[in-house]
Amino acid sequence: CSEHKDSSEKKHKDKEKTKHKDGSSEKHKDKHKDKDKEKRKEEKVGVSLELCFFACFCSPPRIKDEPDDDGFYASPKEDSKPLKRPREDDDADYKPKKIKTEDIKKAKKRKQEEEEVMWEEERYPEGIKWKFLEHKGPVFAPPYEPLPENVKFYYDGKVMKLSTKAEEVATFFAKMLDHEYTTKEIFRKNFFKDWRKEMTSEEKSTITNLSKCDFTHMSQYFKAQSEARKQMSKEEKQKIKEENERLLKEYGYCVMDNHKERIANFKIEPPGLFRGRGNHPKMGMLKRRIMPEDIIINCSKDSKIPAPPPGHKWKEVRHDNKVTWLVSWTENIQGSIKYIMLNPSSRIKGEKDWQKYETARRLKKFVDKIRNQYREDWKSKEMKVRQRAVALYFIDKLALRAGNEKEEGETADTVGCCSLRVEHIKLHPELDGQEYVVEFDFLGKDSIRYYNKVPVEKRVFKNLQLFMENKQPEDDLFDRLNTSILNKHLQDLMEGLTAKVFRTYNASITLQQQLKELTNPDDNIPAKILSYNRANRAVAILCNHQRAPPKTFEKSMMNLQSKIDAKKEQLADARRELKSAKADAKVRRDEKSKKTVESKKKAVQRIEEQLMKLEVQATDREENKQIALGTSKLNYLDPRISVAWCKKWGIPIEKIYNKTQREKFAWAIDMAEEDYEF
DNA sequence: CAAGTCACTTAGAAGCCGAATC
DNA sequence: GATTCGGCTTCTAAGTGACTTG
Repeated sequence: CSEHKDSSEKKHKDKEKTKHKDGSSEKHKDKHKDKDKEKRKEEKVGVSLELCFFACFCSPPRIKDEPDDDGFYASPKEDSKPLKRPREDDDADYKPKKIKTEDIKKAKKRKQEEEEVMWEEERYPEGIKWKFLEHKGPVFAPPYEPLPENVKFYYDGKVMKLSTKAEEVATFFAKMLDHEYTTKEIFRKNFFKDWRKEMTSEEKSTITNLSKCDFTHMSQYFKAQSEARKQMSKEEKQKIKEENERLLKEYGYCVMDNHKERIANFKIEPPGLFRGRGNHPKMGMLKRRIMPEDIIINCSKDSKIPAPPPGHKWKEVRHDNKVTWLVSWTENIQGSIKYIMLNPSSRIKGEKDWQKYETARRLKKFVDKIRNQYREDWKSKEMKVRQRAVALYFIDKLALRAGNEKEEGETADTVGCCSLRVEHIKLHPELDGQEYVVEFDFLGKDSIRYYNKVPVEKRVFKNLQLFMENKQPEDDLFDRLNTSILNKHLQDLMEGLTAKVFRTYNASITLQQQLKELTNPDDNIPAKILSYNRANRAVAILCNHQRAPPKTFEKSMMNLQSKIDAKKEQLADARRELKSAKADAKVRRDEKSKKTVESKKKAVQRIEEQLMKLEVQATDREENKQIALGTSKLNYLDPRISVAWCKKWGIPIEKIYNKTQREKFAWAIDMAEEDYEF
């Protein structure tokens, strides 16, 4: 543990160094040859300090000064105080003299710009993600428990006892019997093929037709089981809860450098049937059980290396501090690698998140130039350049995803911008009174449908016609383009720029602009929150974040409506009472009746407020029917915009972010002031 | 430069749980 | 006390994009 302390002291020395670097920035004055480079350097200096600031702020749960139960040591005292941010005058030397004449607004803006950062230089040298990493390894899925004797499986109407392996796979199917999946041809075919692989040779020769398999008894058994779980006594439930907490405490955390950090997914995915989204060619395939022998452990050389379960070995233990994962294994459906990584509240995720928004903010400065550029490129002599420019226009205007190529037959047929095919768009020279309308209809990520009719500029329209000439519906729309070409181009336009940055940028800028537009200073808090949700919704619509309308939607809407009706009646009653109290007071003219009037007045007001709140809620819910706000909130909206908005209007942050979200955005909550501008 | 590998972010659905309601 | 409902958490699939290899 003393080593932890050592390394953290080193860290502090590093911080000192950075400060010195900052102090020596006068040098820049003399070098005016390469302005861009110089500017980058300035920004780099800013980074390290900001990052330290960040690291100090954003890593709950913090380690206390005393070693805790787990023997984790705290970081030294100094670490627990945030480093001061660089003051403006620290680098005033190389600012042009003009600065004095600038008005305060400009100065403020400049200050914000200075806080922006270049990211190639991190707290650690080139690509190093941590210095110390210790964890307990993953938690494996519980072993299979064979069914009790009385739970039967029937084949062709006759009882059949399955071998344990075959039975396990059968239960996976039985558990999904109510799901639409099990009616799908591909699912059944894939399942049956993989199931047969697990059978003994006798089973294989008997069970030749899935339709003759009867899983209903098994299915009923599982339903009864889950029912029984619900009916458990408080004590039993408590016991399970405690066991889960123990597991979390033991395996749910790791130490990365000087912080104890929450792990996101410390449990290994249990075996089961693969559930792809949309029309997935591999749905129903058997996801095999992961064993310690499949597992690669990643941790520090000098940490306590997690022990594999008794009688087992890890596939490999490595010490790669250029990556952030703790555990990995290769999954058998797509052959891709799965990882165990840290929670979004961790330093390493938070920093990255912050970095993402800083890149998007940098795009703000370049975006006008880039837009002019692609407009020019629509006229280019080169087909490749035109396609690139039109694709970029879509990515920018419609917030489409980049659209990497995918291997045919391995995944559901979905596309993004660069992989759009001719069949995915229709061109309307005129539609509903608008000129040059492009009708998009395709399946995007997760097989979510993107449907949109967009009027575009004439040049774009003409280009699209050109791109579609002599092509079949299944041909690529942008046949000279892929994401790699596009991203290379973007990289030239701005360092760190890729297609996905446009989504982040447009989402965040839309939120900021919508908040400005929709917030009415005179509104009360619930109404302001409605405005926030509407701004959020505008972004979700832009990014096409949809959800299946909840099954209970209609019902819950009706419930809410009846609540509103009841409240309205209550209000009418209260108003009547107020009226009669007023009349009464007019006649009697005594103190007591005056007081009654006052209290009735208050009651009316209170009910009015409650009614309004309910009505707002109803509007909000109705508008949210098929739109999911969560994804944009979590992944696209610079949290500092929301924090600033809350501060500006005195809205408690809890109304916008729940506990988990506050943990994830701790850095932003600490950092952003009321006047933050994206 | 095409294909493959790897790391990491983004995504909606399912499951769970506690508060509200009957 | 039982049931319902909605929000939060968990789960893991499905993307992006950097990098490597042939």
